[in-house]
Amino acid sequence: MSATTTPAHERPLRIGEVAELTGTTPRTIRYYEEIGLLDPAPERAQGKHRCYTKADVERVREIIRLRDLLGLSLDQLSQLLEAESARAHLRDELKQTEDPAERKRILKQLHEHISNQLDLVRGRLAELNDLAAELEDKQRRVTALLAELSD
Amino acid sequence: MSATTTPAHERPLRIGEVAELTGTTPRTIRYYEEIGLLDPAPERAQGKHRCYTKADVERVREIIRLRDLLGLSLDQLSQLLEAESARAHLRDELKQTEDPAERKRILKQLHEHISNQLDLVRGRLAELNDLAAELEDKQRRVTALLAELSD
DNA sequence: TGCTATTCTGACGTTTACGTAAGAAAGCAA
DNA sequence: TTGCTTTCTTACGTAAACGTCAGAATAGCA
Repeated sequence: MSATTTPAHERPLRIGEVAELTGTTPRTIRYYEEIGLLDPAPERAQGKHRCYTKADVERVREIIRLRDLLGLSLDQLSQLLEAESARAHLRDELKQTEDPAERKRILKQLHEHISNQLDLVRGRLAELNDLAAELEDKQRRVTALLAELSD
Repeated sequence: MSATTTPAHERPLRIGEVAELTGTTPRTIRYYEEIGLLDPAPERAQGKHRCYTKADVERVREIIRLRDLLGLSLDQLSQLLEAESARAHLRDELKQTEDPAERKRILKQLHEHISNQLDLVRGRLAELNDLAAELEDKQRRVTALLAELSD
């Protein structure tokens, strides 16, 4: 977990705290690590407790958000977030280089990753909009009938 | 199934056809009937083949649509569609009565059922919109950085 | 009426996404 | 160091949503 470096100043969080902060359970977090949705917590020997940063909490929150909002399996979500992980990596890379050509290449990749997510979200959004429109239509018809009766 | 009366002129569909038309499988359709998501096909003796109408196909389509779009369990979906079923019933009732008071009562119930569904859909829509907005924001930032480099 | 394709009803199998329990180990506090 | 809480790993359990298979029955057709 935490592909980015852990800030030394913030107290490391334990799995129970992360679970509470994100409204899940330790089991779920371990499970997500198990299936590769979360990177294994770094610098941690076998049997030692996992420790997390606030950034990790955000990461978990985003996973849960996407899980609940898009109708994807955790497997599909993995693929989407692989891109996410790559994105974080790219951001790091971006900070390290001054070479314009490099920066340009990295930015373009970032752009594409985000585009992919946007496509997915917009697709869902469109479908939901259609549904809402149909319901509103029905609603209007009923309202019209009611109005007639109230004359 | 088919709470409304089956039009005599249309050839009854068999479960395999319905499955194909809706992009599912016979098993799924039987399962939905089993858990009460679909009303048991009417006028059908034990062991006889189920037969469906085009209206039933639409019903199945809507179930699948809601299943895929909203993140509900089939159980929750049942409850939502129970209202749906009631709505169909109300529509039938509506056609049968001329009494304005009765019609008004029925219309108000219809209105409420639709409102409930709309609330649900709009909730999802809002969340998805937030997500899309955030992604677009990131996208803009990346684009801005890219523009800087192209000077 | 016979043939063949579907469908029927169980019943058991499977995958996903965790829950739960057990025994050992780690972390912290006094 | 002792004691208590939390976490660790391993492993089995479970609910939802179907898949799959078996053997019998049905529906449409020649």
